[in-house]
Amino acid sequence: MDARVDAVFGALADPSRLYLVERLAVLGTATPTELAGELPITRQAVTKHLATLEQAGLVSGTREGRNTVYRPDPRPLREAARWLEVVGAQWDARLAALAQHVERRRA
Amino acid sequence: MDARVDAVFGALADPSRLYLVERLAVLGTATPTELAGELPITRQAVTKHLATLEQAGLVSGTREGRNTVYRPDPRPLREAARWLEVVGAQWDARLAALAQHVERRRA
DNA sequence: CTATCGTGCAACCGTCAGGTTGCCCATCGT
DNA sequence: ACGATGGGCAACCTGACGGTTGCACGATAG
Repeated sequence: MDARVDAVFGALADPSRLYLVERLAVLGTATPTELAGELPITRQAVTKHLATLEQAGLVSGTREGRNTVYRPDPRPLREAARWLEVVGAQWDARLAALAQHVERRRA
Repeated sequence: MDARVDAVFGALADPSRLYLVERLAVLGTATPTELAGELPITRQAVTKHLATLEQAGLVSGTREGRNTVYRPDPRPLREAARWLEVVGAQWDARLAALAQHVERRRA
């Protein structure tokens, strides 16, 4: 699987970042100062979080005039979701196999 | 959304833990020392990681004789996957709406 | 032109998480 | 009964992370 997956999970591990992600899902587009206004933290902190999200490929920021506009990229999210599905399926299968094994030993 | 979702992401944020998760998908069941043998870290470190995973509900350990056997629980994984799908869909929709908006302004 | 607003950058601080070592307890094989 | 093996617990170290403050810079409004 892609090495980026754990980066995505890491990016999503922080509640502030999780909020930014959900907020961008609603706004579609936002600037650091905008987002900072909705959080109990500094604009700089928000900027750092956005940088982290950008490094994970979840978001991309472009300078427009004197603002920096951030917009989301859903693709890494999908990748991570698929990873989760795959591992979850493996777990299910493995547990089923174990149960059957126990059954066989009981017979 | 469940408050546990970010706990799951947090648990999955570490590469060692990610390895443990993938490994449990294959083995179905394992003990700390077994797993520690496959990683460049101490058994204690593995134990800590397993505790973290257990607290996130991803894994459950039970003492059997002098071993502690850990087995996976796929349910929180599924929850997290669903969260990702939902947010991803929101992002898609929002981006589409923005594109349409730009189109409308161009007309 | 100047004041202001939105950013970026760098230094700094406190805390927590990953990891180690050392010790002690319980269990199993012999 | 006894030694080896698997685990838990606690203390400790270190680095990274979330957050802040201060400053400097480009773009914009008046």
